[in-house]
Amino acid sequence: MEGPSLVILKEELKSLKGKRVIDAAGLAKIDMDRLIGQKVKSIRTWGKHFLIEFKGVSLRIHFLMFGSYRLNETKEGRKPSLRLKFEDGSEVNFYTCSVKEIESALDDHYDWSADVMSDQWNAAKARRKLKKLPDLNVGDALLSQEIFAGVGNIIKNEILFRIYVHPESKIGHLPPRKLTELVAEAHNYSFDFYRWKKAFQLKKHWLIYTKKKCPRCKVPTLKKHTGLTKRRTFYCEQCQRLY
DNA sequence: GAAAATGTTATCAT
DNA sequence: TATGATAACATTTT
Repeated sequence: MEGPSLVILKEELKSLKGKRVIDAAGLAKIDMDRLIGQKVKSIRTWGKHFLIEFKGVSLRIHFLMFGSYRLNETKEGRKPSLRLKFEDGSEVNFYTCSVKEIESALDDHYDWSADVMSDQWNAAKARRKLKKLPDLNVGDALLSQEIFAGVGNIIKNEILFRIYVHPESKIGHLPPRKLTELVAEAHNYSFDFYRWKKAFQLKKHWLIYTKKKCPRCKVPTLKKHTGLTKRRTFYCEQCQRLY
């Protein structure tokens, strides 16, 4: 699940704010007891981290590839990683998630300016971080959560097509204007993703991801597992220039 | 029904 | 010890 999907989730679960936990359970190896009696102070996100803030502790929920959740219902025959029940009778279940406790204040723990979906997103800062990593592939750079928190593999593919850059280009080889474009699109496309996903029209708007043909020049696309993490990358050799 | 995938972290090898 | 590669995890879609 990528950053924009987490923001949608945050909106869906914002009703939990202010509610008091009466039961906490699940497969996650965290101290459930300390949550009981606690009120939800806030529901936040940082990149792909879904955050439930309590007094003195916050829960960091990561959905990885297969995570899911249910509000006021359960998934038949499955044990949640985390289940929270509230005093008004509502409950939320998170499945196949990584759940961790964060002891420190969230504002100390997270740099919100690195989150592409945050209103504190700082493009200039991202650009400065990239400048220090000239040997990095652009694809790997986009997947770096320290620089572009929230960007995932789909977003990576779409951004690179939008700016016509080959996924294996080196950051240091990009002309300054392209680097600026890269940073700008990380933010812009993430918001397009958010709007389309909310309208259930996300796939319809994919230009290159999973596509057989380039929508621009009609040449067959290439599919290759690229970069440090060997994630699948669709691209057009004609339109996306290797720098 | 096998294979692959919107991802990260732990562990192993060098 | 530090770095890099590989495995582990687990569910839905193709």
